[in-house]
Amino acid sequence: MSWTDERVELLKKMWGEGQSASQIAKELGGVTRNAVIGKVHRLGLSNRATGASSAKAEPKEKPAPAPKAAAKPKPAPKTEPARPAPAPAAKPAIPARRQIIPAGQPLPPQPSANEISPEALAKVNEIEKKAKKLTLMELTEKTCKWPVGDPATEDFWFCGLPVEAGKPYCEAHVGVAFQPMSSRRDRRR
DNA sequence: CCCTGATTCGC
DNA sequence: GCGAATCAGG
Repeated sequence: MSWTDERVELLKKMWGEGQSASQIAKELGGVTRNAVIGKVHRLGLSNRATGASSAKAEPKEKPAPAPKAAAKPKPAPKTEPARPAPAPAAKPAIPARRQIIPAGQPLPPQPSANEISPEALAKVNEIEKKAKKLTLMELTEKTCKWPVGDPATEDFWFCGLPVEAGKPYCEAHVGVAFQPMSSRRDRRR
């Protein structure tokens, strides 16, 4: 496998989306995460997009406007047919299954966003925007199983972000899920 | 042990 | 340029 234009493009896209190297490698196929990381470095896009927080005091400022006006229709015949079967992602094509969730099902954890670290909450709200919004069937041992929304509505999904090694939730949700049992000190009768 | 990215270095 | 091996974490 060589780094064709398309593959590099996908690499950039996914890396930009915050996908992990292994995920990207898996998606691309034919490469290992090491290859992906190596390529990422060679492409010079090692650091990820830091939208809000984490303002690193970088001594080196890279304004690099990169006035790339190079549009490439690229009719160029590839030296290699690349892959005859693109099939970027074989999605399970879920049959339009209707909401079967009646209602009023016990909403999991969903701690009464109340006594939780304001920071943790803010963080959750942050990452929930980036959530994969997975359905129940799409959850794996590696996806955050934090439920969002009302199960009785279409607005229900699971976080789906990469879990914190070993735990059922992503880092942010672990933060609100596993409170150091306190806040509600048992009232000393 | 699972995972992550970073770096090195022979190819 | 490439990526396996290795390193350094979480």
